[in-house]
Amino acid sequence: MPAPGTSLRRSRDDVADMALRLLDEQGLPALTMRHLATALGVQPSALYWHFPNKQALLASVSERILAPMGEEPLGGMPMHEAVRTVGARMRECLLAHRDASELVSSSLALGLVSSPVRAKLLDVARLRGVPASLAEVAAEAVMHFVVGFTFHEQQRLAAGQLGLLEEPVSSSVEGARADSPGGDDFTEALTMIAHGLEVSIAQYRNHHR
Amino acid sequence: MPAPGTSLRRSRDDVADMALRLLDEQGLPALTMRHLATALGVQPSALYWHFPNKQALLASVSERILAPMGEEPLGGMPMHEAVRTVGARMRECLLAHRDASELVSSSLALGLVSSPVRAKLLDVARLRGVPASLAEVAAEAVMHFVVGFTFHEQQRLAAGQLGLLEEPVSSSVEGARADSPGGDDFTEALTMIAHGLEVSIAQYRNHHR
DNA sequence: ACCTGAACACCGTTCAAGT
DNA sequence: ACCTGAACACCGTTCAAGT
Repeated sequence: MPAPGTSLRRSRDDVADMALRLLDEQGLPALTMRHLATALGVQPSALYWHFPNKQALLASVSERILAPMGEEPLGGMPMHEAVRTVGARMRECLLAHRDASELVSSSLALGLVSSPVRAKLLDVARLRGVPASLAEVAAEAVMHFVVGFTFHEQQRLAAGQLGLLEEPVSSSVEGARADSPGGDDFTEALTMIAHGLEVSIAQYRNHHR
Repeated sequence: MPAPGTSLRRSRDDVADMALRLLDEQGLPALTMRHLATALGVQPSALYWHFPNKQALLASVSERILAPMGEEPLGGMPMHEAVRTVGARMRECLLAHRDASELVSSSLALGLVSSPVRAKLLDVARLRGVPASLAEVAAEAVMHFVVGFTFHEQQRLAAGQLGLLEEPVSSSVEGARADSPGGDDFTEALTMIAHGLEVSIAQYRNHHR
């Protein structure tokens, strides 16, 4: 349990930081306004000066979780490779924090956070002369697949941590590489979507030549 | 508001039926054990004789929502057509009930309900000599995409019903056909996944000839 | 077998009032 | 500008006891 906040007043960022810490240490069900207030050494009502409601707080935690997506250098990557890279990177972001995919899934559905996959794929598409509409469709397929798959995956992790399974649970991102169950399925599904995008691009070019 | 239950004792099915009705009429946030009990003319604690907890209740509602998937005749459909058909059908199931995708999304993630897409696609794959592993991967991509996309879509519907948008909101399944925003993106993304599956099948056959 | 009554241990949010 | 105190209107779940 985190120690109560040390000093007098805290910023919006302090609140979001502590929320992410609470998420990592105790999971989404424990991320309540009341627990968060206690962890900050403050009354629950104080949080409503910094955020209008809990969903807004959760959205700002979602943004922190997805922030590393912004640093990914996609350069002049071919489209199909960009699809796989950006999908894998998003999965890493989600697996890096407990219950992150459930949280991000709802922030995305509520439209309180914008898709980092979309921005990335649109960039690459522009550089390579691929129609934006195709990139948008691929981005939607990739994003929903990654979030849904990882949600399911993270749920299994949580069940394992509760002692229902005996496999060693690696909580770090390393688990996302090879040994995690379903890891291969994840990569293969992403490859499938990448293939599908290439076919759509080819069809588009044939039709507009 | 539904009238209190008429007679003496109710079955597990009665409870699930009323829960689905409550979901349709008032949405997921109003589907509480206490509201449900009131609608049935019963004390909240009575529900725990029929279901061990709320998640189990919600899982059984999810099964009802997905039940129409079982009736879809896929016959000797080619694989890529099966992907599109089963995806579109699942979306119809989800759009047929208020907040259904959010509910089903969590039941699926918790592993309390099995993917209807998986069973369907494995059937078709067997009939057409497509390796089951490829069908499984495609099923995962399709299912997560459909649930995620429809979740997002249904959230927009809910926002529209709350008066934030001015477009006419068709709550029936008709809206899923053509006029709903994003309907084209949905079909195109499914087509993309179908294409990708065909490429993977071709590669597999090349490699194993 | 099916349900009541009463309690336990919580939630998010609002708002006047303080400093 | 930032927070307290106190309240409002809720939750899911348990469990002895009733019929």
